[in-house]
Amino acid sequence: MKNITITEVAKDAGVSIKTVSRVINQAKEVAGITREKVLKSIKKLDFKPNKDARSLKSKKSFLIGIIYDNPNKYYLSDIQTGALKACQDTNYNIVLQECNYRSKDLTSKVSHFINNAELNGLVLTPPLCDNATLLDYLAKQNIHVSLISPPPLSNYDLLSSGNDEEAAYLMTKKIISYGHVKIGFIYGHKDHSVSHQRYHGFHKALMESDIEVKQPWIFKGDFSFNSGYTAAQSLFNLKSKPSALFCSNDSMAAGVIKFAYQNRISIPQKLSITGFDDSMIAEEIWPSLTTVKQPVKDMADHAVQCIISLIDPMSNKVPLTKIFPSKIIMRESLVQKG
Amino acid sequence: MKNITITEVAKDAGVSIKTVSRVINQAKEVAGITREKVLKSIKKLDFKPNKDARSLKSKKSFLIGIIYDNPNKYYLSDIQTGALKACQDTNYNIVLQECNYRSKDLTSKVSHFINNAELNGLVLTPPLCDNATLLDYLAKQNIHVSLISPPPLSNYDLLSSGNDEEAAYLMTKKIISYGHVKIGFIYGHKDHSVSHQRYHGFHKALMESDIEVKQPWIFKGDFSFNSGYTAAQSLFNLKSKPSALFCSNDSMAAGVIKFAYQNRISIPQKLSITGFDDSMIAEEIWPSLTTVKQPVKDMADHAVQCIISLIDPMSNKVPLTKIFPSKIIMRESLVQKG
DNA sequence: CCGAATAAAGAAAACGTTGTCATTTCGTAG
DNA sequence: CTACGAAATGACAACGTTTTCTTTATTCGG
Repeated sequence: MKNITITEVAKDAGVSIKTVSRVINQAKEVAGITREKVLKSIKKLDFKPNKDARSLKSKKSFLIGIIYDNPNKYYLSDIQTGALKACQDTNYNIVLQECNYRSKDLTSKVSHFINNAELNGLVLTPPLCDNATLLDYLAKQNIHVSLISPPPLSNYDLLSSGNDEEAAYLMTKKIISYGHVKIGFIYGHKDHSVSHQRYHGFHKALMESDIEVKQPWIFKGDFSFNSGYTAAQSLFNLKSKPSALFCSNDSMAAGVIKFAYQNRISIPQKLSITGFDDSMIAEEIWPSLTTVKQPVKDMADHAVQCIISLIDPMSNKVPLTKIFPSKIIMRESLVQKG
Repeated sequence: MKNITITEVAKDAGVSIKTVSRVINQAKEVAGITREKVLKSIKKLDFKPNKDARSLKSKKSFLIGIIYDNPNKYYLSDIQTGALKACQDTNYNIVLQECNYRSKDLTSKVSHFINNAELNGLVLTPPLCDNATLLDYLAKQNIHVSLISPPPLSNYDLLSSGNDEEAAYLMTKKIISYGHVKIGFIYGHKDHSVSHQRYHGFHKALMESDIEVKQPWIFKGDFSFNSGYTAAQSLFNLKSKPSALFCSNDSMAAGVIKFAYQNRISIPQKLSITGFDDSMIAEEIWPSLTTVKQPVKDMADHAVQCIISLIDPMSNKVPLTKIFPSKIIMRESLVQKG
C-alpha cells in the first residue's frame, strides 16, 4: 500500500524530480518530448502527488469555501452534496460559511473567512452572487471565485447558471396551454436576481400570447412560506381573481395552499398553482406541486470543478461557464381551467 | 501574517523543538515543569501546529468520514451542518459517503472508503449504526468510530444519542392528555432501531394510562411518504377507527394527510396526527404538524468533536457519550378529541 | 563556426513537523 | 558516595514536495 513518490516517477522517466514537478505544475520550461515521457511514467505508476508535501511547501490549502445566505435547507443540502461530490477523489475539501448578505461588513467578513482558512477558491450562491461590492472586492483578491447564479453576469468567468428566465417562460406557456388567461404571479425576494429573471420569463410568455399582465395579480414575496400565505390573503380578497398562480418557489406555493385550506377554498379546482425548485415538499403536499426542477447539485459540482480545474494543472478540464437547463415536473396542482 | 513555528516556541521556552513536539502530542516523557513552560510559550505566541507538516510526517490525514444511508434530506443536511461546525477552526475535514446498509459487501465498501481516504475517524448514522457486523469489523480497525444512534448500544464508547423512546413516550402522553383513547401508530422502518424505540415509548405511555394497544391500529411503515399514504388507506377502511395517530416521522404524517384530503376527510377534526423529526414540511403543511424535534445538528457536532478530542491531544475534551433531549413542538395537527 | 542569449534540466536547500537514537539528568540501591 | 537504570531532553535525519540557484544543451546572428 506504499505510495508512489515523485522520486520513483523521476527514476522511471529518467529525469530529475524537479522536471517531474515541473510537469505536474504545468511549467512551460519543459520540452514536449520530456513532458510526454514523464506523463507516461506518471500514468504507468499511477502517481498521485502527496497533498501534504505540496501544501507544506507551496502554502496552498486545497480548501474551497462556499458562502451562502439562504434559509432553504433543500437548496443548501443540494449545494453541499454537489460540492462534496466534486471533491471526491481530489485532495480538495469544502468549508462552509453562512453570511448575511445585507450586513454592512459583509466584505470584511468574507475577507476574514478567506484569510483565516487560507482558501484557494470560493463559491458564491444566490443572493451573494448578486452583490456587486463583494464581487468587485473579490476580483482584486488572489482567489478563484465561482458563481452559482443566473446567467447575465457576463463579466465573470466561472459561472454555473440556471436558465431561470426560460424555465419560467416555459412554465407560463404550460399554464396558458391549460386554458388559463387570468394568471397571477408571486414575486421572489427582490434582492435575488433570480426573482426578476423568473418574472421576466413569466411576463414574456404572457406578452407572446397577448395576455394582459394585471398589476393587482402580481404579489410581493420573499421566497418564504409566510410571504406566500400573505400573498394568498390579498389574492382571495380581490373581487376579480386569477384562475392560476405562478409562485416563484415551492415554499410560497405551500403558503398559498395552506391559506386556501384554512379558508375552505379547493385547490386546484378554484386556483391552479405552480411552484419553482422542486423541493421535497412539492411531492408531499396535497395537491402535489407542478414545479420547475433545477439541477442544483450538478451546478454546485460544476462550480467546484471549475475552481479545481483552474488551480490544479493535473485536473480534468471543464468548461468554465455552463448553463444548466431546468425541467418542468408535472404534478397535481396545475389543472385545466374549468 | 507569518505563522509561528515550533522552532520559535522552542526558543521562547528555552527547550528543543522535540520537547515542544512532545508536549503537543502529549507524550508522557516530559517533566511537569517543562510542560508548563512550553504550554505557556504556546499560549503566549498563539502557536498553531502546521497541519500539513504534521500529516506529512506522521501520515495522519485529519479527515473524518461520515457514512449514511438515509433518504431524508433534512436529516442529512443537519448532520452535515453539525459536522462541519465541529470542524470549524480545527484542521479536520469531513468526507461524506453514501452506503447501502443492506448490501452484502457493506463492510468491504466501508473498509475501502476508510483506506482510500486514509480516514482518522468515522461517524455512523442510523441505520448503519445498527449493523452489528459492521460494528464488529470496525472495532478491530485502527480508527475511532462515533455513533449517532439510539442509546442502548452500551458497548460503544463514542455515542451521540437521541432519547427517542422517552420522546415518543412524552408525545403519546400529550396525545392522551388531549382526551384521545383510540390511538393508532405508524411504525418506522423495521431495520432502524429508532423505530422500535419510538414504538416502545408509545406502548409504555398507553400501558401506563391503561389504554389497550389495538393491533389493527398499528401500521407498518418505512419512514417514506408513500408508506404513510398506504397506512392511511388501511386506516380509513377500518370500521373502528382511532381518533389520533402517532406517525413515526413527518413524511409519513404528510402521506396520511394527503390521503385524507384526497378523500375529503378533515384533519385534524376527524383524526389528530403527530409526527416526528420536525422537518421543514411540518411547518408548511396544513394542518401544520405537532411533532418531536431532535437536535440533530448538535448530535453530529458532538459526534465529530468526540473523534477530534480523542485524536488530538491539544483539543477540547468533550464527554464521549451524550444524550440529547428532544422537544415536542406543538402545532395544529393535534387537537382535543371531540 | 564562434560566442552570446536563451531554453531545458538538475542539485541541493527548504517547508514545519515527527521519528530515531544518542546524551544528559535524576533518583536510589548498595 | 558510587554506580546504574530510568526518565527527560536534544541533535539531526526524514517525510515528499517546491523553490532557488546552477549547470548543461540549444539556437541563432554575425
